Amino acid sequence: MPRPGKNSYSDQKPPYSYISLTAMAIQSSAEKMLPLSDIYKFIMDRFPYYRENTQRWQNSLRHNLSFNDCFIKIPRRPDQPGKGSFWALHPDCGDMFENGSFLRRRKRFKVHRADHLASKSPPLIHYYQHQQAKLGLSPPEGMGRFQPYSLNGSPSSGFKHPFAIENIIGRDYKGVVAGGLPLASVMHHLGYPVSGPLGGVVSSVWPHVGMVDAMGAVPPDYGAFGVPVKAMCHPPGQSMPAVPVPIKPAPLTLNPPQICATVSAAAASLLDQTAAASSVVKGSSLHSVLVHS
DNA sequence: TACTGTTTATATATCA
DNA sequence: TGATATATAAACAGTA
Repeated sequence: MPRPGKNSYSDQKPPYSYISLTAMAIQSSAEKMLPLSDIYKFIMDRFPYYRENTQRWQNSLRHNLSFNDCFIKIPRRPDQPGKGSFWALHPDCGDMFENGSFLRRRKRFKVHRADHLASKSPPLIHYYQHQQAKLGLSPPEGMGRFQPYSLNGSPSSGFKHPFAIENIIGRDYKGVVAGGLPLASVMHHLGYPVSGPLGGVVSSVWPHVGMVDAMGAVPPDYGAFGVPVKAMCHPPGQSMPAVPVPIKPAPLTLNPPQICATVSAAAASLLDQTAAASSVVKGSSLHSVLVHS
């Protein structure tokens, strides 16, 4: 793990794996899926390091998309012009980074062989269907055939994306991080300014996201991170290195059958909520809906 | 033709 | 120390 220093990672390699970066990009989108080109764009917008040697890292990123089961490919419909498919996060990949490292996962997410086909048609299907319906689009070709996500093997925990900002800061916001140490003491130990407001914590944890403002670019909607854009941005000129924070989604209170029964309705409910919430789409809202429904 | 997606291979780092 | 995760390169096929 890179040591925090005075300089940002603006010209250094961010302490995130391609998997992390890709997942961040996907999670940042309102639809929770992005075409490859937009994933590139997200990464380059936020991490200046990746504005160079594009051929190299983009090849690596494509490799990761294909190689890792945690990414699922959502085909375009014929009336959705554009190259390539959309990429989304597999709903079961939420605890990949439970050890808190964005450079190396605890274990590689692997879809059970028997569930492989089903995994390519996850409960996200309902989510995407609703999203596309909201966007005035009908489901992509073939999606209509998909069955509700199979819960065989490992119980699906629904949408528990680790890259939602509230997942990243959630435990810390409550004053707890892995190892039982308060976030403040950990960050202080690492040389970070420890401020009380949530925004300060967020901006310290996600400095790269804030670079956009500092660089004068217009950031897109980061609502999916669960916090207003402004709260995620450093003041111009201020930059801090990232501190990968342990991620562990809150345990679900539903058992798999319950999840299966409610995921579709929950997705629809979430979408209504997100529409009402306009720009702020909480990354784990669906999870919350699942827990509370 | 450039982009997208898949696959294979190799090297390195990290974990158990 | 072996297993595993990640990074990188490269070849190749399909497609807009």
